[in-house]
Amino acid sequence: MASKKPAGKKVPQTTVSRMSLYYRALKQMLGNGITATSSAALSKDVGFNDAQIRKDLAYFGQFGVPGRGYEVESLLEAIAGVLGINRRWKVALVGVGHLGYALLAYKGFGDQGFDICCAFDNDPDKIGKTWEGVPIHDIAEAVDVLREKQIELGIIAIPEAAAQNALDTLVVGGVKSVLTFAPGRLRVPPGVRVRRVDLAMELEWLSYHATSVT
Amino acid sequence: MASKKPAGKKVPQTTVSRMSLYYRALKQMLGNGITATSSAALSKDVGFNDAQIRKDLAYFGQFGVPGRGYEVESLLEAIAGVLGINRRWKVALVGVGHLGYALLAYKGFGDQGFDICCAFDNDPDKIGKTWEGVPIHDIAEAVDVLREKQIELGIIAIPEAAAQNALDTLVVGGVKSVLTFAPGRLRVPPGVRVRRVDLAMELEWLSYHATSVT
DNA sequence: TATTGTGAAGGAATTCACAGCC
DNA sequence: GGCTGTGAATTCCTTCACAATA
Repeated sequence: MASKKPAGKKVPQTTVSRMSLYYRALKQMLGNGITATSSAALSKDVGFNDAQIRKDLAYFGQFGVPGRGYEVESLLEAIAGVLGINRRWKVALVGVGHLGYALLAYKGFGDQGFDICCAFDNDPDKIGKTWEGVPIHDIAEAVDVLREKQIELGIIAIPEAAAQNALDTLVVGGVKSVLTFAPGRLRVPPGVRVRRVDLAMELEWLSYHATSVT
Repeated sequence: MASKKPAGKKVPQTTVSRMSLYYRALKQMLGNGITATSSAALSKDVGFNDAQIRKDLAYFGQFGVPGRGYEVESLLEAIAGVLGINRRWKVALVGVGHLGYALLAYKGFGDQGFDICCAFDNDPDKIGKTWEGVPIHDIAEAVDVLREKQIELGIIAIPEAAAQNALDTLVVGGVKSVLTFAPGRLRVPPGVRVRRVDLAMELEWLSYHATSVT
């Protein structure tokens, strides 16, 4: 449960995302029967500088052997421990519109240890139903359900106007980490972490680069 | 069509995403009848340092008046020009699974000037149908359709295994900017830009932070 | 020989601070 | 007085380069 940081330096924002990529690359190696690797080999797979990879890993411990490299399986476990995916997480979904339903139906989350175990909506036609094995509750009952089921992570997939309410509800229910797809800024209480995915922004990034033909 | 860069310095990676946020904040101001603003006021809305905002804008021109600030409407237009959203873009969607359907159904894209005007899949049950007003073609015919309709942007919403093929097909069809939801690394031809959104990675970011209780 | 872990160097992005303009 | 635009200072991140280790 405890993280493996040896009281080291501050971990850069960017390092965590790269750790996810190392994890994938290593898992694929393991699937291919490769048992040993090196920062140079990983570098080829993920596209970052090899020193970058060594430095990222070093924030969390010493996992390699000088002259030999890394043992794939043990490094995988180490990274899983760092990312907190060597366990299962209970996730609540707020909003079962098209996007919410896509998230419900996406099997990949379960494979990674994320169990969407309840959903909330305000549409009477959906409340009480069970979709993809997940019960849909009235958003008005969310706090009780969240507390009872001890939900730890939340996903917000509703329009911007209702997103702040959804976040506040999740927080009251004990959720401290939230992924949101709603655009717009949220007031985030202290101790709570919100990660935003903004699809329109990503498209705008594309149109910017397509416009200024570099 | 031409971008408004006055042959200035290199634009930081991060600036473009922030421009999208400025755009939203300004649009909201305009909706509220606010006609003038300042970097300090914008700073309150978007949460970045005011100097940051001025510097971001300065990469693309001089839009403000010292002592007075910015005129909301003209700044909006300027940013729209920079981002390339003062026009409409034709977008192709590859993969009409749950996520693809959610993207088809999302009205927000149209509002921002992005028209998903064709979709591709390999499921015979879907090919030939029209969903949300968008015709679904056989992925095998994609190159012809892309060229004929002069599609400029692509969205990939299919599993990892088929993503590379999808990208290659889009590129042959003339698409140079692609947003992908498939995890895993893609071989990207020169001159093509790929932006990746990785939902599992975002959840892992949450679990990391929920684990190492800062 | 091969490779890690890391201090030092280099580069990129952010913030400071202020001259100049309204 | 208020605010922009921008050089300078600072902070943050990446890459280099090498001593240490197997």
